Amino acid sequence: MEELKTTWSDGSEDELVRELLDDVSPFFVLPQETTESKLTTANESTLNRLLSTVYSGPTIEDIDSALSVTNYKHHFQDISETRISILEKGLSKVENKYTLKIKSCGNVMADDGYKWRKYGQKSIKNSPNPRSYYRCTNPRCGAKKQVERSTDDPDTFIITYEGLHLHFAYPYFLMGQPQHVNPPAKKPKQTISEAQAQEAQEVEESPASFTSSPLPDISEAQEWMGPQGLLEDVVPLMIRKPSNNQFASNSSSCASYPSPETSPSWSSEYSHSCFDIGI
DNA sequence: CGATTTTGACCAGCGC
DNA sequence: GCGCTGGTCAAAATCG
Repeated sequence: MEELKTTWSDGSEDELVRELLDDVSPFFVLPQETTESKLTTANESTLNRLLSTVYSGPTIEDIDSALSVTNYKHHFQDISETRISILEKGLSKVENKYTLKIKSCGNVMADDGYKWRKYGQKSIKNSPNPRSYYRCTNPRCGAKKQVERSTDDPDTFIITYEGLHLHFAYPYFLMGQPQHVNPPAKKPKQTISEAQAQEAQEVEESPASFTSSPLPDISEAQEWMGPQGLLEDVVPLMIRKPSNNQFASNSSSCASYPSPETSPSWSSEYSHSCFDIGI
């Protein structure tokens, strides 16, 4: 009876494709016209390519190569590179699960534009770090993910995506085509090219762009997601300590948190984040 | 007051 | 058959 919950493959693909075609999604916006224009030839080819990828199921190579793409040029390029640079290519696939290892300065947060609801947490044997279980709140998406911190390297997070929605990765499939070089119609709000002394920190400052970077019209995505939900999603990785010490400022490594007053227990207040470690 | 997290219990699969 | 482990559920707690 409960099995229908875990059947990603049956009708989910249709749903996914539908979502891919739905420019309402912050994540599956077509690379070019997101407002008035229809599909251009370029877009069609992109779409077809994407659809075929979806239907056939992305392979490790697809994702890996997608994550490696750096020729996508627009004002968010630097961010894309930043993002890519922090991916340590620890990508692996087991059945329908994709495990990604991400290295950060100990404080990685990224918003993939979707909301994740935490539904469980378990302590892992031989590991001081618990594992958090999240489920996509999008009713059209049965994706799940697990987030845990590497035992060896506390700065490395292991995120396991399950289900068809590799939220963070799909947009990169669109990057394969360097033709989508939309001139920045909007002023690049993030011209932090060299200021990124610390990549990871860069990421945490722009969690959403982390994933939406490949999207030309980020403002639209933001609009969809809400004005500032992005920064707010930058939930610092810290040990959840009740009132006592609201911010584990001890996590010195990266200390550029948005609003200290947000809440003493924000680490898991919202599951918006893509890489929030529920501890 | 509604939404979301927390957290222990429960269940199923697996190895011994 | 038993115990262990991972995954999920659901009631209670918490926050905005």
